[in-house]
Amino acid sequence: MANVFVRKLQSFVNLTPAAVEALEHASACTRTIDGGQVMLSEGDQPRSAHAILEGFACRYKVLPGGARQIIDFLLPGDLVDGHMLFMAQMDHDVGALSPCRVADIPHNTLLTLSEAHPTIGRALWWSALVQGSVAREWILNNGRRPADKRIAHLLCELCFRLTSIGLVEDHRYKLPITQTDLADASGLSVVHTNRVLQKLRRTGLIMLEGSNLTVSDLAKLEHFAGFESGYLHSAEPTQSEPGERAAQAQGSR
Amino acid sequence: MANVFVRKLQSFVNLTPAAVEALEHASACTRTIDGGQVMLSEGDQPRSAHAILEGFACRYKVLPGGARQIIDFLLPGDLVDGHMLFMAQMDHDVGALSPCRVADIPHNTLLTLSEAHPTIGRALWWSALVQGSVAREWILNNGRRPADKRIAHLLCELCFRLTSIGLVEDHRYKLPITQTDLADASGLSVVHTNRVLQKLRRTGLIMLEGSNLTVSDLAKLEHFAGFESGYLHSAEPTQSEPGERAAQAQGSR
DNA sequence: CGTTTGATTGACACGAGTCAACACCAGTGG
DNA sequence: CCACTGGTGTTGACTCGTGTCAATCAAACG
Repeated sequence: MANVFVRKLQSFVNLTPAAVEALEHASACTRTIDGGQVMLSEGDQPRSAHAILEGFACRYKVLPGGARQIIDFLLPGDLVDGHMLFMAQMDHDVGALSPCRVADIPHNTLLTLSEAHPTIGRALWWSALVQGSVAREWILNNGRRPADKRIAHLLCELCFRLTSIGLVEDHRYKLPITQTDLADASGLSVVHTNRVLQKLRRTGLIMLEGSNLTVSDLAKLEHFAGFESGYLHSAEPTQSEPGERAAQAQGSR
Repeated sequence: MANVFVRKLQSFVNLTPAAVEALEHASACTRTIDGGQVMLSEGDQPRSAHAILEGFACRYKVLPGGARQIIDFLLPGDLVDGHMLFMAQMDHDVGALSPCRVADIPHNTLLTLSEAHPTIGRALWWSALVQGSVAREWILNNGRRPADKRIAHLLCELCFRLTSIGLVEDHRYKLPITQTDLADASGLSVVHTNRVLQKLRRTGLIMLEGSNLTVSDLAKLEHFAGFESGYLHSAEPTQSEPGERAAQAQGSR
C-alpha cells in the first residue's frame, strides 16, 4: 500500500503504522525529471531530501579531464541525498538515467518525523550504512575483479536490488543504461565494455535485447561474478518469495 | 583533554560537555593489538564497538583467488565498526597495520548514551556518512585516475587526515604501511606500486625514508593528484592552525 | 648466521585504452 | 517523404599501461 520508498525503509527497520503513515504523507509531493537531466550538482545545498519512486538515476563524480565515474545507481525506493540532512554541501552529482518520479521531503519535515518516530531516524541511519556498504563492495569490484566479472557483478547487484522491489519479471529486467554508463560505473572504456558484454552474451550468461536484460541462469552468473548479496544487507534472505513481493510492488501504482 | 576518538566526534558535532565526559568515560576501557593481527573478520557479530586511539588499521575484503582490496585506512580517532550497532554481521575484515590501542565500547552503552545525549547519536551518524563519502571518493580514485595520481591522491588523503589529528609534524608523517598494502588499497600490483613510488620520489613530489614520508610541497602534490579535501567533510577548513592541534594531540597520551 | 619480510629490477605478456570508422536507429525538420 | 542529425552500438588496428614471473638485495630478527 505504501510507496516504494516507505516500503524499502520498512524492510530495514520495523516502522510503526503511525510512522509509515507519516512518511507516506511526507513523501506525497512528487515531481518528474527527464532522463539525462542533472538532479543535484556538487556544491548544491538542497533544502529537501529526494527519494526515487520511479526511474533510474546515478551518482557520479567528474574529473577535470572530463572522465566520469559513476559511484552508485539509484533505483526506485532509494533515498538520493539522505546525507544532506547534516552535511554542508553535495560532494558529487546525481543525474537521472531515465525519466524519474521523485518525492521531495523537506529536511525540516524529515527531522521532525525522526524525533517523533525514532524508528524513522533509525531507518534513515540504516539507509546510510547500507549505501556505505555498497560503496565498499564497489571498491573491491572495480579494484580487484577482471573486466568481465566486474560487469557481471554489477549486473547481479542490479538484478538483486530490482528483484527486491519487484522490478524483475521472469528473469528479465529493464536496464535504461547505455554502455557508456556501464563503462563509467566499472571504470572501463566504452569499447572494452562493449566487447565484454558481447563475450557475456556469447557465453550465454546474459541476453540483451535493446534495454531488456534477461538472466536465465542467475546462479551461474552470480557464481561467475563471485556475487554474494550479503553486502546489500537486505532484510530478506536470498530465499524469499519473490512472487509475493513482486505482486506487492506491482499493486502500488 | 579528551581522547582522539572523542575529539574527532567533537569536530563533527558540537557535543555538550556532559556528552564529552560520558563518551570519554565509556571509551576508557582500552586494549592493545599487535601489528598484523586481524581485529574483525567477515561474519563476526561483535557486541562492542571499537575506536582506534593509536596505530594504523585497515578495512579490507578478500577474493576467493586470494586477491585483497583495502577499502579504507583507519587512523587514530576513527570508529571501526559503528555500523555494527545495527547490522547483523561484518561484511568485511579489519586488520591492524601497526600495533594499535583501541577502545572497546559495548553497544548497549553506546546506544544508551545516544538516547541520553542526542548529539552523540548524531555524531555517530555523521561519522557513518563521512565514511561513506570517503568510500565514494575511493571509487573515483581507483576507477578513473592513472596509477601515479592514484597513489598520490591516497597519500594526500592520509596526510590530510593525519594532520587533523596532529600526527603530521614538519611536513612529515609516519606511514606504517608496506608497499603491498598501498598496492592493495589502490588496486595495483606491488611491482607497479613500487615503480610509481620511485617515480614520485624522482619527481620530488614525496620523500620516503623507511616508513617516514615527507611531503615538502603539499600544494604541488595535491595539485598533481587532483586532491580536494571536500569529500572528507572535515570541520576545519583547509587553513587551520596545525600547530595548536598538534600540541593538543601530543598532550593527550 | 640462516631465515624472513619487504623493496627493487628486468624481461615479457596481456588486458585495456585509444583512435577512427561504420552501422543502426529515432527524431526532426524541410 | 526523405535528407540530416545525434546518440548508441560495433569493429579493427594499434599502443601502452599494468600485471606476471622470477631473481636479487637489504634490513630485521631469532
